[in-house]
Amino acid sequence: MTGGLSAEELGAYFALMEVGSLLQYAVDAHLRAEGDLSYVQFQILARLADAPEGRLRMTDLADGVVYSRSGLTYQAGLLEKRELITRSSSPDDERSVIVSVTDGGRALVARVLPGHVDDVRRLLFDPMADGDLAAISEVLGRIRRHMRSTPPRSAKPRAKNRRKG
Amino acid sequence: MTGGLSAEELGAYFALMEVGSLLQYAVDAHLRAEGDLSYVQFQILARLADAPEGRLRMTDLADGVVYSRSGLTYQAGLLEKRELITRSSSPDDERSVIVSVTDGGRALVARVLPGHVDDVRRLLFDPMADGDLAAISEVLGRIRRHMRSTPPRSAKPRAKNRRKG
DNA sequence: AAGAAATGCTTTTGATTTGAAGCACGTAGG
DNA sequence: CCTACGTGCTTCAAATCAAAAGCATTTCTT
Repeated sequence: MTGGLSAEELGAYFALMEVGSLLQYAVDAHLRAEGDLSYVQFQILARLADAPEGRLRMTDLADGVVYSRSGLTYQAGLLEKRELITRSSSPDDERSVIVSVTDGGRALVARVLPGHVDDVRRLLFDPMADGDLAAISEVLGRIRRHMRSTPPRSAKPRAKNRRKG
Repeated sequence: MTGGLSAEELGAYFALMEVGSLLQYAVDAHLRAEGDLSYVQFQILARLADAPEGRLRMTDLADGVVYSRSGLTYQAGLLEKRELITRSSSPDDERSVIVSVTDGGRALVARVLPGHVDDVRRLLFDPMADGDLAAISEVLGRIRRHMRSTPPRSAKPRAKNRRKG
């Protein structure tokens, strides 16, 4: 069942997946409880709050937050309904939509951020020893760059269909 | 915007989340292309194939695979329809449902496993240098144990509602 | 300048997931 | 035995998400 990965590699792979998954689950639950925000919604607001003028184009906002444009449109609709963001078409390019955080959006981010940070610290960093952070950062950073630069790999011709399953 | 986490901590946090997310996305895409299996479905089959007699109770299978029982019921229905698994009630406890892999299920796992392993190796382990694996394993393992033993933390009374958002 | 192709977003459709409610079986207390 | 409660799974309703199709605008080609 290990089929080409050593026991240690397999363990590291599973640990990575589980840690990421549990962390997201825990953080998500707390964000909902504190501000009725999903993890994705928090990311959108946080990115906007961090952007130069508090605004970004939909496309630029989508990268890294969600795997489809329609998903962002959906979330933007929800956030706009709650008046946490605003949408307007760009003067430069009539196709583009500019998303801006409202004051309410900034306030909400400010309100949930401390709890979010606490969660991450408690779950992820508390169990780390001296030097762990530097080691992890270096390796994970390298892996991330590698993954980003690796092409999405065309599927082999074996495929017959691929809906969401 | 860092609010209590150093720049390096923040970077490590984001890198961890992104690496886990991209890895799952890539692996998922390949599993679909190779065997029309989602990541969750593959996990279910792989666990069953790895279990003593190729069978497990729903409840035992659910742990770690999915965050709700109903989600497992749904996936089990899909896999059963494809005759990759079988469901039958337990003789010991009439309430329990025993899930078993079929020969077809085992064959499918065997067919997609090499590609899956290749993906993980290429994306996750190729960019690692000597010693990285041991370091990562140790730290991630420790964090995982810590997360598992940390109670789900009751939400603070601040909460008003918490649908899926 | 006209048509073709590309870009940016939304709408639509379908799949997956969750929590709540429901149902069946099992266990404990009187 | 009989009721109350607990457990295991499924059904149901609602939410989220992605791919495909659609529409508008812009850019490229000739």
